[in-house]
Amino acid sequence: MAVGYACLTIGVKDAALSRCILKNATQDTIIEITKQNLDALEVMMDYNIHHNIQLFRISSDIIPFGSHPVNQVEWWNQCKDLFECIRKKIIQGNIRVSMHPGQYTVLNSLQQNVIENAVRDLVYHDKVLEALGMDQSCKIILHIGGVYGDKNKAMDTFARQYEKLPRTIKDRLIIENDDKNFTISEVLEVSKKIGAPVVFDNLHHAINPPEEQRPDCEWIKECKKTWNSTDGKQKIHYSQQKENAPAGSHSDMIFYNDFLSFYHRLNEKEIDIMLEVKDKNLSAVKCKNILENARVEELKEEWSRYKYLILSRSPNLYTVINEAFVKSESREEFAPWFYERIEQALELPVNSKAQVTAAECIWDRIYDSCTETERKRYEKLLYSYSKENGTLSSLKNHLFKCVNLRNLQELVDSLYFYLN
DNA sequence: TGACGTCAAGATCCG
DNA sequence: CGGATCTTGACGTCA
Repeated sequence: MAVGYACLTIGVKDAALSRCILKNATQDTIIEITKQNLDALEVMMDYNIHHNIQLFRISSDIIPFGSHPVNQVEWWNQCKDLFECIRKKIIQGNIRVSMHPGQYTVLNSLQQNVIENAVRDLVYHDKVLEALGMDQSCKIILHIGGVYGDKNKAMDTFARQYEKLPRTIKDRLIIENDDKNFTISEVLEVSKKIGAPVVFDNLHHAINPPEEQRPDCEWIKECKKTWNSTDGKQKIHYSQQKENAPAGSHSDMIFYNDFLSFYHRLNEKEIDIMLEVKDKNLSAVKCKNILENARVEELKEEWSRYKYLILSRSPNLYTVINEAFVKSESREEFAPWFYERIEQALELPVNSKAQVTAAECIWDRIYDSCTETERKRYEKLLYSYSKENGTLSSLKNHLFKCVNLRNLQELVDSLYFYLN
């Protein structure tokens, strides 16, 4: 079983993706951004290796305008070495990668040019996985598409278009239930026709359930039948509804309790779970640490990333957690205890007093070596934030700049600077 | 015609 | 002028 995350790695230096708009998409710009993004992907893989994350979705934005005619770059040739380097890391970390064209890639469209674009997009996604030397178990996930007033006809159209695809793409393509149109039961029906494996998405399913009511784990069992040995382990998507947001909005973080009960209800543990969540890698590492019952020692690094963020939310919880690490507490179930408190702190409303405490604490680390200008700016920003006419982000930005100039490693990597 | 989703780039504003 | 904040882009469907 692997838990994974999609596209972006939060809180890691040099892991950000770049892009450009169509107007600026010259061949030179495209190749430059491509190289930058492959470098970033390599950094993400380093992170995945280090945290033992074995499931990862590569962003469709990895190649700018990857399936657009404006991109005439033979990136798979020009960046061979970079791809090879990333491939080695994927192998080293035993990572299963995938890709997922978005809601705008519609294979069953009524418009021929939309279909052509969709096919081009699938070719592009396959080409990325091909350039990385990945086998058939590294999948491309697609939704069925539009309904156009007649669901059965739309499903047939999808099947017909699927059949026309090149073999290599068919071997990678898997299909997923969506939140508006095609329920899990309908996607299974399509799968019967075309033979593509089915991905169960729990949140889409909750919003857009089929008439036949069965527990999630039974639908998952049903989906498993669509996976054969060359497809690799069955994959599912897991996400949680964000409170007080439109149906289908992904939560800021995965609350581990609900995740655990979902996990324990699964009949089949030989399964890969892709989390879809705002905080990406952070929730993936959390769920993994909890499933593996990580001990105090193993969570020290996690704590050093979270500590200033938690301090900025709740000095109380900060102290409670910090004590446990100082004393190297060997309590049973340490990981759930730890993350429960992290979740609690992150759920609290913004507390400007705590924010000031954390800022002062970070400034203490800079103070000895600060310039006059840095100090004045810090004092001004802190003062105006505490007087409610300055923003927290400008204060944090200034601190982040100071911290980076000095290469204060623990602070450079602190989630304090990456989450609000 | 605009909402949907994504998130960095681009544009504009501010001191 | 640098930095902060708001808006745009690129895709297709559907109300």
